[in-house]
Amino acid sequence: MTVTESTPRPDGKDRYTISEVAAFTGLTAHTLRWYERIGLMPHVDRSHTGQRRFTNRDLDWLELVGKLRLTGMPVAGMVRYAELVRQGEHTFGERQQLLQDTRRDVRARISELQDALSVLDYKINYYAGAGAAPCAPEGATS
Amino acid sequence: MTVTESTPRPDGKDRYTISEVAAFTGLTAHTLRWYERIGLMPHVDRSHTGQRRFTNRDLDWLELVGKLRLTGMPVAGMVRYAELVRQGEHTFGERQQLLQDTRRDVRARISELQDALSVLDYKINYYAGAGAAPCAPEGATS
DNA sequence: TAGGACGTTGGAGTGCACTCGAAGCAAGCG
DNA sequence: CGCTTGCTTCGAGTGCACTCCAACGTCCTA
Repeated sequence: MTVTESTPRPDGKDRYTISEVAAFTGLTAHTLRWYERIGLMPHVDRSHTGQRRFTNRDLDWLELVGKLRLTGMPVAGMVRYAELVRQGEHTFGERQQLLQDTRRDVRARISELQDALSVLDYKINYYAGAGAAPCAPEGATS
Repeated sequence: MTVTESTPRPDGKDRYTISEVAAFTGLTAHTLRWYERIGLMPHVDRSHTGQRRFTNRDLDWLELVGKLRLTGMPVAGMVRYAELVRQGEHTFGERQQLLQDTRRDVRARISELQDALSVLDYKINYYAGAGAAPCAPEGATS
């Protein structure tokens, strides 16, 4: 369902059908086409009959996109990044900035989660040692 | 916009209007009413004219809900937890289980984020030392 | 007692990120 | 040749978590 797992890049191959890519990435074919429509893919090659032929480069890109997606970066942000990549090397600074902003967000998110985790631990402990406390303080009982 | 900040519980007060609670929690009045509708609040008291009067207990509950929300727990899960609380002490075990499941998810999420963070760091470093690399390996240039 | 801020309800609308359906080509196989 | 499988496009639908609206009632201060 979710992506998470690696890309068992099969062999010396470099042209993949959409369903192969779907299998590798865990994304659906629909989603891959949608990514392309919204400008999140760097122009996918086509066969003589117009079918998509993804390359290892595309697979790498999708792996990165997967990571960015895991950070919670909105799709619009990833599209922005893709645009910068398309525009060439002179956007290195801007790309770096975008990634740094994302890093800041991720760091903040991690500490939020760690904070929440400690509340969770506290309550789990409470329930572990409970069952006989008649009038526990507020909040602790919830 | 987002909640994040503490609840400057003003004084010996124990009856708050919806807008006071909104100010304390960072939630909107709309959202507070919605929480009540969907069963995420433990029956809020009313004034003689039918207006909501929240107590410190409600504020505590909302603080917990805020934490659970930060974990990414879906609203349905929080509603489930609220139901268990309403049902009394015999649901302690189930509540603990639910919290433990959530903790597992949060831990997993944290390591996902840390993983993504290292990719981010890698790329940021790349851009930091770049600008002159003509043909960097795939993926590194994205 | 008048004005304005704040409260109530039910239900509809929003934004995001997919997710799916329908209709129609194209390739490969027995 | 017919069949299956897979591809194409466009556009509509889904699920989540709000978010807002309209119409109206209430509270407080001058």
